Amino acid sequence: MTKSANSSQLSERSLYLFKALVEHFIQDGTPVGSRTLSKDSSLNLSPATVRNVMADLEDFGLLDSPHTSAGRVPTAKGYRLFVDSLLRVKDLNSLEVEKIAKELDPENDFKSLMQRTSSMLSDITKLAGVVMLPKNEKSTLQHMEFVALSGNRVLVILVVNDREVQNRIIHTSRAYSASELQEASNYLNDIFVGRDLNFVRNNILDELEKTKEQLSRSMQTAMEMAQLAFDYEKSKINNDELLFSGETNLMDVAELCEVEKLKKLFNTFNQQRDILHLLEQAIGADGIQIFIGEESGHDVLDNCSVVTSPYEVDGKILGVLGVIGPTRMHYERVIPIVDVTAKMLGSALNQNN
Amino acid sequence: MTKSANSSQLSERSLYLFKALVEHFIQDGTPVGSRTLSKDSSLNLSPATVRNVMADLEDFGLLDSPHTSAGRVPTAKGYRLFVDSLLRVKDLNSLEVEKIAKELDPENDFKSLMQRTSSMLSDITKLAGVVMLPKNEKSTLQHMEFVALSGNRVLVILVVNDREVQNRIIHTSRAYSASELQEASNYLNDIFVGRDLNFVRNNILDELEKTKEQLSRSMQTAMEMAQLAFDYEKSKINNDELLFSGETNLMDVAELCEVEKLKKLFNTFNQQRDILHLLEQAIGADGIQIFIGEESGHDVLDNCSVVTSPYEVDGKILGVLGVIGPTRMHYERVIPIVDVTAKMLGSALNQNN
DNA sequence: ATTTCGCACTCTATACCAGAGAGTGCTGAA
DNA sequence: TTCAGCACTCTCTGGTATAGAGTGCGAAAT
Repeated sequence: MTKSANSSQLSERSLYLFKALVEHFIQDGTPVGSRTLSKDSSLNLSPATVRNVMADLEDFGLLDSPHTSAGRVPTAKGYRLFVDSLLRVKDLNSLEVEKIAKELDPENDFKSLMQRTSSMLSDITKLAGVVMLPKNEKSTLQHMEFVALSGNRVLVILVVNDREVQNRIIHTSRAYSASELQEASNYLNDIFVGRDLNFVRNNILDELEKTKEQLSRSMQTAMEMAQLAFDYEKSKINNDELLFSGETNLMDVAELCEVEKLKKLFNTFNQQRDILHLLEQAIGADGIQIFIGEESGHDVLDNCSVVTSPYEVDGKILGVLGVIGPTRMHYERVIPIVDVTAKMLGSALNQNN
Repeated sequence: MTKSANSSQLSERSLYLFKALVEHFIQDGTPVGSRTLSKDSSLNLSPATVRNVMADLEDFGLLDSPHTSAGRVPTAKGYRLFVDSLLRVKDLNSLEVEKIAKELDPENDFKSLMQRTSSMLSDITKLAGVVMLPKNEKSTLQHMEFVALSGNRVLVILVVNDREVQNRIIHTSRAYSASELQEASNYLNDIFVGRDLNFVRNNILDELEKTKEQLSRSMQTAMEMAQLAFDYEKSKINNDELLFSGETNLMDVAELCEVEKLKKLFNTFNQQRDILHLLEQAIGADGIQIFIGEESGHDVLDNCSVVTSPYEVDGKILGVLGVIGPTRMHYERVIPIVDVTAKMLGSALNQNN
């Protein structure tokens, strides 16, 4: 059907008109006709000529018309060409940069820093923001602490990766005193601090087994603690890897105004799985990556684009953040926002490192 | 306009018909006409007679008709009469009770127990669930711990109320060693464990001032720690007191199918303020409390009812949970679900106490 | 006195039609 | 190559007619 979309086969003028059309459509949301385009393209072409060009562009698969008398709209392929080759991103003005910087105050603890990043993204773009929390494959245990609670319960606190705190409650076979727990944690900290959490999980029993003969009371305690704590760890499902915000902003965009579509989209957000999958593809990308409409491979995102960027500390990519909105979004604004945010989040994380 | 709605002024028969109408409407969602009602009310009355009764009920302000030829629907006042006097709640079958019990596994840590409660409520009712986290006016400090991080940062961990863990990162003027921090926390724990968090906040400086003359090095450390930790505490805004879930379920209910309404509703959820205010009214209620439509005083909830119940441990009310749905909901099912959930959450919380 | 029947009336929802408007594709002339 | 002209297509809007549901009321029946 469509010819191979090598944009070099298109004349300068065609591309110029195409760009004007996309910009016009992004602004208005209504299909753009030849008449309109001929007027505001400053090329002084008659509508008829414009029509010829548009017909070509349609043949290339860059444009589509909803019906015979409705003007043209860009296809996903069209948007792709637009963002890849035609778009000039705007620099953010210093006011905006400052606003972003202010929100990403590194004083905040880790989780709320991430949460703020997400809501800042949605606030500033008026779209939905999303932040993927760092995958903690390489979680290094930094500190381990036990606190006795009432009943035979013990609170386990794990400090991981120099910033993250995990805590869980375990039920023990008997009550332990504070000093017993203190000893146990000292013992375990000595052995395991600085090790990977997976390593700890896998080796904790062996390690304790090895020293069995010389089992002091405190080591017995330590053994029970560790076992329970990491049993729990194993069973824990971390289904909270994405932080969304501003979902309701999407209710304003005309393309998604049907309740059914919105519902599917919101459910997709809640399940996290599909979006997570998408963002994982972006984790390897060098900087901004954009998924346009059907490209994402997820039906619910048919009229949506996802603009993402990985964020990193010390050159190491920790995760991905981005913005979800209609394909018809102001890329020239959204792209630098996502870009700057990712960089600033990285340095904010670096500051408390 | 409407006569004083003392239901005793209504005949047995009128009430019976009213009840039938409400039940029918809750089932179908379409205004109920005299013809329909005469057929399935088993009273063997002609439509004409039913019409007379309905006219009376409308005079009492219990019914309303969207327009002349559309049958009747219950008003908020009508629903109020219905739930207060006419409704027979169904007992939950043991399967459902079991399902609830299973979800409220006390093994979970506090936050995820609450989260699960909320999503269980929405799952089982197919409406939106909400759980108010306990107001921690009386937060008793149970344990305090400092962990040195890289940079001049210290992780402060507060265990509060025997179940809750708060943590924050503070920036100190110099790096502290683990043993210094250990000493500092020992010192502070000795003084403040078992005290109210507000008390700690207010007295920490005085307390340390008093012992100034005998300031050992560890106390100096303790002083800096405590000051920073509780400065932070003061500035912290806790805007995360409600846990919602299943909001998307509301997108199916016909009464709310307009995107504009949904958006307002969702935004209200996100802001938390209004809903929090509403639930706070329910905190004093003895068991189930229901807000019907306009009664809530919040426009966004015009077509919604909120069914709530406080949950308590040891006779002390900790918070409120509930369900938000259309006024046209299956109260006879939702009420016992909320009721049982509140009780079970209470006992789940009690178990790890 | 209550219930019911019959009937005129009201309001909504649906389908259908006509006309206006927007935009196209094509042809032939500049 | 560009463009004016023109017939054509499709949507959108407003108007009208009609069917259907349900009401209210007066008069008859119980």
